[in-house]
Amino acid sequence: MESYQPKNFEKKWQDFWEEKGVFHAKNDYSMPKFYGLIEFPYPSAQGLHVGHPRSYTGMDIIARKKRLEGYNVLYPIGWDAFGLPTENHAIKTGIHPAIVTKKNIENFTKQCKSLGFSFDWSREVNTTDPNYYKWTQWIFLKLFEKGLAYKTEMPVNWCTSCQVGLANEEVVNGVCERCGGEVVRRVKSQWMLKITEYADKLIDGLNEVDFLDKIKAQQINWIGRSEGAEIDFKLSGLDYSLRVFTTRADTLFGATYMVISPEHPMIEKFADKIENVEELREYRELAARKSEFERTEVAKDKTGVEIKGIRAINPATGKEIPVWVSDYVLMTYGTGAIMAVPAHDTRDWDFAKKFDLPIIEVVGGGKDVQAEAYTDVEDGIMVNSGFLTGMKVKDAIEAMKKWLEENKIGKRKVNYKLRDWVFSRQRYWGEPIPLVHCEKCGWVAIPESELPLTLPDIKDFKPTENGESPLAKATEWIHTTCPKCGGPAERETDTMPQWAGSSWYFLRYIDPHNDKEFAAQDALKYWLPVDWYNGGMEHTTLHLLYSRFWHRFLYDLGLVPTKEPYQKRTSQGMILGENNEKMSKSRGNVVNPDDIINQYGTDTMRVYEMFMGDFSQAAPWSEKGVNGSRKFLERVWNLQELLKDSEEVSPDMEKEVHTAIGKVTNDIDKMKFNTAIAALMSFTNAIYAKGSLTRGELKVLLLLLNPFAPHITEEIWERNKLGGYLHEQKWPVFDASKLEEAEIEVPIQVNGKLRGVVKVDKEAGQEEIMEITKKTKGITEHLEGKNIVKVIFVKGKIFNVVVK
RNA sequence: GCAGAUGUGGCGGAACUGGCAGACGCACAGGACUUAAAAUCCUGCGGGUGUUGAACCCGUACCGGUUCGAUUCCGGUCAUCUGCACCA
Repeated sequence: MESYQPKNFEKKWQDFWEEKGVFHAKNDYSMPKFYGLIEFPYPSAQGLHVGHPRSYTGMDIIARKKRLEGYNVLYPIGWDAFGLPTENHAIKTGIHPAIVTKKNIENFTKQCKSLGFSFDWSREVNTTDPNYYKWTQWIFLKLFEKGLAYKTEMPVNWCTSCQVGLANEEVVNGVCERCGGEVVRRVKSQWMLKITEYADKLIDGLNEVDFLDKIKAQQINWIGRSEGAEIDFKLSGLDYSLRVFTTRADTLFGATYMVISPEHPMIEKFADKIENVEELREYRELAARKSEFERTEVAKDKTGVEIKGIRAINPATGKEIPVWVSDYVLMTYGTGAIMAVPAHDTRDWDFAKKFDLPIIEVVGGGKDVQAEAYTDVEDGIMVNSGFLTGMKVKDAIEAMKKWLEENKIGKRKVNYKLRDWVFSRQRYWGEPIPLVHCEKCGWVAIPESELPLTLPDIKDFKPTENGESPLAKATEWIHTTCPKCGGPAERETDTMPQWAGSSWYFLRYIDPHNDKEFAAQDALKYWLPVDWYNGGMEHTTLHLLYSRFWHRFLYDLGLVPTKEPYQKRTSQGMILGENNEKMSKSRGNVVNPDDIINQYGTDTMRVYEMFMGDFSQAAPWSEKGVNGSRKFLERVWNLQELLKDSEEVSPDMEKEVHTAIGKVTNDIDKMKFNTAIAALMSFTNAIYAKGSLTRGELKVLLLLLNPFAPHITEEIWERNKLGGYLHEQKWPVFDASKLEEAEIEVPIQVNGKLRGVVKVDKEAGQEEIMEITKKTKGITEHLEGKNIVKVIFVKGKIFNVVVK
C-alpha cells in the first residue's frame, strides 16, 4: 500500500465538494437548521495568518458534524474589505483601493479553499460591493429617518506633519505611527449614531442569549450603566449653574471644590469674568496634546489650574467653594464637571493634597481622612452632613436624592459609560454617507431609488489640507440637487467607518443576491438567529455591540424577527509564536499557513491547530507539535493494512468504539477539540494494540475524524468502498449501555489517602467492598489496630475508610 | 489604578458536578530493525528516600480555611498576560 500522501488527494476533494455544491445551504425550510458564523476577515495584503484557521476550523468542525447529524447548515464567508491599510496603500502608491482589494480577496479565497473549509461559497459577500453597501446605506437612512443619526462637534486625532486625521490605532505614544509627527486633537463636525438610546436594551438583551460569561461581563462593563444624580451648583453672583453627575449624592456635604474639564464651555462663556483665562486656554492647549488614556491614567501626577474670579456654591452647605480645571475630567463622560469629595475619593484626595484644598469627612468610622481617602464606606454612618448626619450611607443616598428633587437642585439620573458612536471618517475607502446638504432644507436623505450611492472614481487619495475627506475633491460628484426642494445641494463627503458593513453582514448571508430587500422575510424567519458565532476576544466589545445595536434597531422597525442576532457567542484564544510571544512581523515569529499546508498537508494543519491546546486559551505554535499531528494521521492511514472483511463492530471493540463516539460527540459540542482528538488517538492506539479492525470499526473512526480531517477520511472511505461518499453518511449514535462492564475498579482510600484499587461487581454494596478491602494486601495494613470510625462510599467513585 | 483572564512534569496540555493528579501528544533516554542514518515499532519518563519491579513521603504559584477527601469551594498574597475610558 502506498504511504500517506495528502498532496495526491486534498485538492481533488476540495474541487469535488465545490463542483457538487456539497456545502451549499438548502432552501428547504422544513429541515432543522444550523447557522454557524465566524468573523469575516479583512483581506489584508499579508494574507491569512495561522490565527484565522483556528477560528474557522473550529466552526467548520461543528458545521460538518451538524450536517452529518441531518441539519441544514449555513456556514458562510465574506470580506470586510473597506479599511485603512488599503487606503493608506493607495495614498502611497496611487493604486485604487478597489484593485488592491480584489487582489487580496483572490489570495484569501485561494487560501481558504486550500484549508478545506466547508463554506457555502455561493453566498460570499463583500462589503465594498455596491450591491452590498447599497443596503448598508439603506439601513443608515433608516437610522437617520428615526432621528438616531445626528451631527456634532467631536475631536479627531490630527497629525500635524502628515496633515491627516488619524485613527486612535495610528497614534502611538502621542505621535503619528507613520511619521512620528506630533498629534493634536482637533474639533470636527461628525456624524454620530445614538447607540446610547439603546443602552438598556443592549443590556437586557443579554438575558436571552448564551454568551460566555466573560463576554457578557465585557458588554455590560462597556455600557457601564450607573444610577446617580445630577446636581446643579450655582456660580456665585452669576445666573449660571454648573451641573455635575455623581453616584455618591450622599457625600454632597463633603464637596469642598469642583473640577471641570478643560474643554468645558463655561470657560469661554465667562471669559471676561475669569481673571486668568489666558492661563486656562494654555492649559487646554496642553491637554489637547494628550490622549484620553494619558489624561485619565490614575498613576500620573495630577495637574490643574484654579479658575480665578469665579466660585461655586455648595447647595447643601451654602458655602462658596473654588472651581478648578483639570484634564482628568473628560467632556465626553457625564457633564464634563464633577463635585470633588476628597475625603472619600482617591483621585479627589490626591488632587486636594497636591493643591492644598480642604478635606472634610462626611462618612465616619473609617480611617483618618487627612492621611488617606476613606472609600470603602458601604456600612458607614454619615457625619458633618446636616440632615443626613447619623444615617446609614445607603439611606443617605436615597434621602439626598429626594431632598435634591424637592428643592429643585438636582434629579435622579442614569448615566452610561457608553458614548454615542462616531460614525464619520474623513476617508475615501468607505461607504459614502447618502445625505446631501441643502442651504434651505438642511441635511436631506437621498431617495431610495438612488441607492447605492457609489464612490466616485478619483486619482488622488490624500485628504484635503484642511482635513476633509478626499471625496471633497470630487467636485462633480459633490454638486447635486436637493431631493426635497430641487435647489442646489452638496453631498456629504465623509464616509462610514469599517464597523458599518460588519454590523449586518450575517443578515446578508441569508439572502445574498436579493436586489429588492437586504434579505427576504421568510428566509430571515428561518435562519435567524445565528446559532453560534465564534470570533476573537478583541471584537467582543465594539463589533459585537454595534451589530447587536443595528439588529435591535431593525427589530424595532419590524424588519428582522429576533431581538438578538446571535444565540451563542464564543471566543478562541490567540496563537502565539514559538517563543510564547504574540506573532508579529517585527518579532520575526510569524508562521504562514501556506507553508504548513505545503509541507504537512491541510489535514495536519487542521488537526494540529485543534490539538495544540484548549480552543479558548492562547497557545504557542510548535513545529514539533505539527509533526506529531502528521504522525497521527499517518497512523490512521496505515490502519488500512489491518482491515478485515467484516461490516460489524467486533464485540471486544464495542467499548472503545462507543467511548470514542461519546467523547468526540460531546467534546465537539463544547469546543473541547483537543480532548476529542486525544480520544481519537486512544481509539487508534487500541486498534493497533488489537492488531486488526473491521470495516464497521473503520467507518466509525472515519466519521468521527471527518470534521477535523475531512480529506484523508473521504479518501480512505472511497478507497475501501465503504459505501457512497463519507459526507453523505450519518453521524454515529452513542450507546451508553456498551460501556457498562460487569466488574468495576473502585479506588480505596484510608483517611482520604489512596491505598489501593479493588475489582468488584458493579452492583457491589458497601459491605461487600469492605470485605474485599480488608483482605487486600497493601490496604489492610493501614487498617490494622485501628478503629473504623466511618465509611464513605460514593458508588462508582470512591470508597473511603476513616480510622482512628 | 480599574476590569477580565491565567498559574498543574523538561514542554503543550488532561482531570465530569469536591472523589485514583499528570489522559493524549511533544521532547528526552534505553532497546528492536538497519552496514549506517532517517522512518517505524517496543519500553521508560513529576520529585525524593529506598532493601531499586517492595514500601513510604512530598507534589497542581504561595499562605491559610472548610471537608472523610481540594487542581476543583472560601479568604488572603504573589506573578504573568490582555484590555482600558482616573467614569466621578
